[in-house]
Amino acid sequence: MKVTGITDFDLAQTLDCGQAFRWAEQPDGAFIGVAHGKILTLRKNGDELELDGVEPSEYDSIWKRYFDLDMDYGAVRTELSKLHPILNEAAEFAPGIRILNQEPWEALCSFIISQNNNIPRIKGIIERLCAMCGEQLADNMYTFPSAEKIAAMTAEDLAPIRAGFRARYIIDGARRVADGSVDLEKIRTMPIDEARKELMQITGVGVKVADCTLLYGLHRLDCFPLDVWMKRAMSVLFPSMTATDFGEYGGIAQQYIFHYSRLHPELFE
DNA sequence: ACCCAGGAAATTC
DNA sequence: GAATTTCATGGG
Repeated sequence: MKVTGITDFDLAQTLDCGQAFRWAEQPDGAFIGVAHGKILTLRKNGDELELDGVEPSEYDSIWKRYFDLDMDYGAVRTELSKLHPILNEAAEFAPGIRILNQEPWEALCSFIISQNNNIPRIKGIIERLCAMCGEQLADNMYTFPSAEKIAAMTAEDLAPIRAGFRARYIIDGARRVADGSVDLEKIRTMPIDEARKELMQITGVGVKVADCTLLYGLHRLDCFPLDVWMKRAMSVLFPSMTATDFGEYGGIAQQYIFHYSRLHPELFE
C-alpha cells in the first residue's frame, strides 16, 4: 500500500542513524528489514511512503506506530531549534529523523550488544543471533529471537555469534525478561529514575544502555543517552547545557546531535 | 603493535 | 567512594 502526506520522514536518516540495526538499504534506495516478526520493504517518493504487501489494517495496527508517524516532528523541531543554534543546525542537517517504536526486548538486547562496540560489528552480532535463535522468514531473513528462546541458552551456546564478554549479559537480560523479574511493559510507564533502576538490575545494563532501551524501545522521548559521541558533542558543542536542559523531547534532540556529530567527525579533532 | 568502538563490571587505590 | 583496569572481537 501507499500512504501520502508523510513529512519529516527520511528512510536513510531514520533507519541508519544508529537507533536500529536491522534495516538494509537496497541499491534502488528501498529499505528492507524485519520487525514485529515480519519482513517489510519500504520505499519513499516525496511525501508518499510505500509499504510492500501491507494492508491498511496492518499499517494502522503496527507500522504507523513503529515509524512514529502520528507525531508532528516539524513542530518538535521548531521548538528544539530555539534551544541552541547548533541544535538547529543538527536538526536541519537530518530533518527526516524519527524515533522508532522498536520492540522493547529487541532494543534492550541490541543495546546490551552495543557496549564498547562499533556499529558494523553490532549489526553482525545481531544478525548472527537472529540466524541462530530466531524464526526463519526467508533466505537470510530471521525474526529477532524472543527473550524466552535466549533464556534457555548458555553463554557457550552463543559463542558462534562472537559477542565476546557480552554473551553473558545477553543471557542475563533474556532470563530476567522471560521470568518477569524485569517487566518491560511496567517499566514503560514508571517514573524515569525508577525505570532506569529497574533495567539496571540486569548485569551489563548501566545508565547508557538503560536510556537507549527507554528511548528506542519504550518511546520515552525525554531520555538523552550519553555515549562517547554525545559526551564529546556536549563538551565541544554544548558546553553550557546538560542533558535535562533539552526537555521532554530531549531524546529527539539527542538523535539529531548524535547523527550530526557522527557524520561530522572533523568537529572533534 | 596500537588505538578505538552508541560501556559496564571488577579491581584497586 | 572515586579512579583505573579488564573484558572479546574486529577494523583502521
